Amino acid sequence: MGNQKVKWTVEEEEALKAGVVKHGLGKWKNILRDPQFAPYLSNRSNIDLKDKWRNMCISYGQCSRKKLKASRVKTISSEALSTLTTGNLVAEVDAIDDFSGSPQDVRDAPGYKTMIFEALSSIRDSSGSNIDDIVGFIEQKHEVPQNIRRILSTRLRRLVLQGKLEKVQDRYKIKDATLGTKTPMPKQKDISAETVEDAAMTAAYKIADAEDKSFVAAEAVKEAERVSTMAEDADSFLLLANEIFEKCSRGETIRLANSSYNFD
DNA sequence: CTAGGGATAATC
DNA sequence: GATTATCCCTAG
Repeated sequence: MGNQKVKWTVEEEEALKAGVVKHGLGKWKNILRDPQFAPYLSNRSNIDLKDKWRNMCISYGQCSRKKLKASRVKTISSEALSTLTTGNLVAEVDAIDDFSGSPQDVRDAPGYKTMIFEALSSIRDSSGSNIDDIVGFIEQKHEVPQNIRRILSTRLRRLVLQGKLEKVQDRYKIKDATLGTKTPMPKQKDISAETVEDAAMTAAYKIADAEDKSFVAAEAVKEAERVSTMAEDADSFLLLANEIFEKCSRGETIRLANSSYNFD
């Protein structure tokens, strides 16, 4: 009398994971409505998504459903985090600021971004400034960490991607307000690195906000930066989705808050 | 709409 | 027989 059980395909699973990354946990209907995922999930209901996510969390957590009842392994234990959420991570990830406004430009670290423009407009070299000039200038005016060069390198790359800076050879110039093309907002398989990073970060923040998991967001941001730096491949998006997914499902994020939290 | 428990087909 | 994956029902 019951219905046939139709197993989930990997495409469906990936779409679900990506959907959770983008829309956050528990936003099943949103995921389903998103034209980006809808084609893959046309045979599934929002309840199906929820059930499937539950199952995936259980299997990845190596814990059967009935044992789950006894041993309190929820998706994430909110106990462990209360000790970690506040301290070092928030300080470390300066990218966490206000993203309540437009989801477009908000997640750049205001500090470094400002410093970069300050440096560039002060140096005012018609051929642009290379990264050493910029680093030198900023080091003189601000207290900056050791790995400032690497941080700046990431920021510069991103600003170029956003069309706010122009890169000629090894030199960076401010690109004046001719920002004709904002985000191209590509279709399905053709995701630009910037969009990937953007979506991943926004999603990570939403998840963190919903579940009080700042450290997951911090980790995701780190991953997003790495992804955007090293590859402009849509596959990275799925990789990132998988990583976030696994971390969500087994609450295995504690270690990186303790000591092994490094940007380099 | 979502979370959670329960029922059932598929699998071990 | 037990466990797992999917589907279903209900409360909030």
